[in-house]
Amino acid sequence: MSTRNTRQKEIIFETLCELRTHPTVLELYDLVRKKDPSIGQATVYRNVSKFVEEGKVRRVLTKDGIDHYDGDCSNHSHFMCNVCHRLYDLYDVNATNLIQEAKKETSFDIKEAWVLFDGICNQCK
Amino acid sequence: MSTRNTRQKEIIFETLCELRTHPTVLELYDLVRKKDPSIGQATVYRNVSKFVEEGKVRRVLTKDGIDHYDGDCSNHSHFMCNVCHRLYDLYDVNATNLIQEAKKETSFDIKEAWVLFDGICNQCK
DNA sequence: TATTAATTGATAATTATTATCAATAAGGAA
DNA sequence: TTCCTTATTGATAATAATTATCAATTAATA
Repeated sequence: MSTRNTRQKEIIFETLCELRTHPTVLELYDLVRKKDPSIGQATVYRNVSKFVEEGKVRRVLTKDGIDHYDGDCSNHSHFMCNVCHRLYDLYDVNATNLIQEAKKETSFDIKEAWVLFDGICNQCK
Repeated sequence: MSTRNTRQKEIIFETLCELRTHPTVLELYDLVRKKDPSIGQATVYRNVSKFVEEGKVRRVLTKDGIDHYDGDCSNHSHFMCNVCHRLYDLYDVNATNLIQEAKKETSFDIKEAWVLFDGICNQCK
């Protein structure tokens, strides 16, 4: 008996996957609370990290130093607007070629590439 | 009289530029102290951020959520080992092509691309 | 149904970073 | 050189994201 299914896990995962906004844990916590106010924020932190370990969820690195999460694990990149700080998906930009380049240059075991674009989005310019 | 040259700025910048290790602010602070124990850590934080704004220093995003800094602003990428957490330079991998791709896909004003590879380095495998 | 240990919720602890503010000192003017 | 203005500094408090702790709860199995 290594892992158990709980109501909390289900709600947290479902809530994240419904979104296209790549929330932080605290933003996700606010949404989760609306469905079930008894869920604590430590539980959201714990489970989101667990989902990332399990490969069910992607962690998105941003310049603001706060982790954001993406329920869509497909191979795509992200753009963060420097004005509104919204995160956008760039589905047709992936880092596969870049990883090949990096593997050519080093003999490290390269696992993955983290890519973030920044600038100004259409709504803000 | 907008900006002033201080002994502190000089020591902090010089110390960072001597390194190839991409330290965090606190790691840099430890080295700076050895040269001048009177320098406070808030001063290191302040100046390193100022250097980034001025384009004299690069901020390196990593998965550990702590900012690292690189005195070398040339167009290159970084690799972080998941075991020893050391950062390495990948001089021949740059994101110029990736930015072109991203510009083709969106009409955002894309300023730059942040790229980090991870995996296991030679010393750790 | 009883049992066991994974999970939870509340909260304290940790830690990177920023804000505050009085004291200091850079650098232009007299 | 000396004076003045104000950018900068050092010390410290405040902030905020994340992790650790621990007793209470509860999923899943026997």
